Amino acid sequence: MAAITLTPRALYEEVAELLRQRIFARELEPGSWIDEVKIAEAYGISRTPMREALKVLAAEGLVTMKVRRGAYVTEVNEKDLNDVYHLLALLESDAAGVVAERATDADLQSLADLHQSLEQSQADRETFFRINEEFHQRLLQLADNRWREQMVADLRKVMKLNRHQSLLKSGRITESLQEHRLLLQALQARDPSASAQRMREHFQSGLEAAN
Amino acid sequence: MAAITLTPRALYEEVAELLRQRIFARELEPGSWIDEVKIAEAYGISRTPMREALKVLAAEGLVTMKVRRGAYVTEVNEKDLNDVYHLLALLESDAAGVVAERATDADLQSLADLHQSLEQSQADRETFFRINEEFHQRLLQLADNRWREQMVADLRKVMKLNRHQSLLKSGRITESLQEHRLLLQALQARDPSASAQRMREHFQSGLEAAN
DNA sequence: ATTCATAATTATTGATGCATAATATTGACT
DNA sequence: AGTCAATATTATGCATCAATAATTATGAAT
Repeated sequence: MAAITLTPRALYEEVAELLRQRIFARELEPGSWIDEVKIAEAYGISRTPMREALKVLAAEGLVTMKVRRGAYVTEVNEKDLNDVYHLLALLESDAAGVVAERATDADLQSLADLHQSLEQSQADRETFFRINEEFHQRLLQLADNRWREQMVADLRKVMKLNRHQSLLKSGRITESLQEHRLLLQALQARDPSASAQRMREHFQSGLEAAN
Repeated sequence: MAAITLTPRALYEEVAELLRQRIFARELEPGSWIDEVKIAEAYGISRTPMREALKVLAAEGLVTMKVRRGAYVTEVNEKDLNDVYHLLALLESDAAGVVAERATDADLQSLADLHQSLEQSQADRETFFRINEEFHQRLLQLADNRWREQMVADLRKVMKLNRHQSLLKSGRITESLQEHRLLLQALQARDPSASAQRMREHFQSGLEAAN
């Protein structure tokens, strides 16, 4: 019985996702040109969905398109990373403030639950990273602004272009947990400006740890 | 002698811009499906650049793509507009703070010059709107964060999807000028938090005027 | 020998054709 | 008469083909 290949996403979306993975894995390096024909052939597809995928990635900022030259993986320098990080801090801090204002008790509880999982996952770095992402993601969802969610998602992708993008260095797990605890307290106290401030501090220490 | 049609932008970029104009002019109404073939034929082009243009607009949030159904002009409800406006206020306020910190005297002077033009253009609403846009644009440029500039540009496009998007209602010109004056003073005083605060207030009164 | 110009090659951009999925229409059955 | 099913139509998505621009290589002239 053959597996039915239902088409949840269009092919160009699939290709875009594959390319994203390869870019994040540094298989396609920043600055290197993307050979439409070569990759399309490798995937066994035509160049049309390939080109449409590149347009999508260009919109996300992962690749840059030059007229009559094609697409290359976007190069981000130190300043770009700082700029992007600055915006992430700004957007997520504001999100924290909004959540402190508007979240229901159940919403805050779901964040507390995620934090609890985080506390218990210290041993396994991989798990820690994953749940940490989930925590931030959940907070954004609670802030309930789809445009912000989209922007943060795009900015995070750009951050991943860099080799040293780990928002959390190995030794930072303990401090990070403490910062999350403080943030959670501020949220539960329904203190918007304190919540935003805690999130700003969280990002600030993340930046310092990266240097 | 025939005019040389040099190709500064690719065709799909041209088409994207044309579609943008038609969307902003409400010639293509929110919620209405975009007929690839019809529009491509009307422009005398093939469907390929048309489809690529739609991908670009989708990334900007102007159109929404449904698999196997095509693209329709994004519908923005009241909440969407509030959400987008909130983010614009956040990003531009932060930009004002950054400018207060880092701009050179010459930079601030260029803003002051623009403000001066603004003061003198009260009579002509069209001119006022244009220079006002320029002022905000200039401030963003001075904040020197290309990712923010991109995001603000996209958000502004979404705002333009709505009929009542005028950030400045007719009667608001006087108040708006006063708010700009206060902002400029805070910038010249090199006071980041005050500058950000003035910009927040500027957006806040813009929102109130819209209701 | 070096530089400029011309030609050839290569890759992107745009057009067209085909397959498929979704919707609409028509007909039959309850 | 209304509802459901089957068929036809239409539009999207993908593949292939042609044209064009840019780059590189080769050759000639200074």
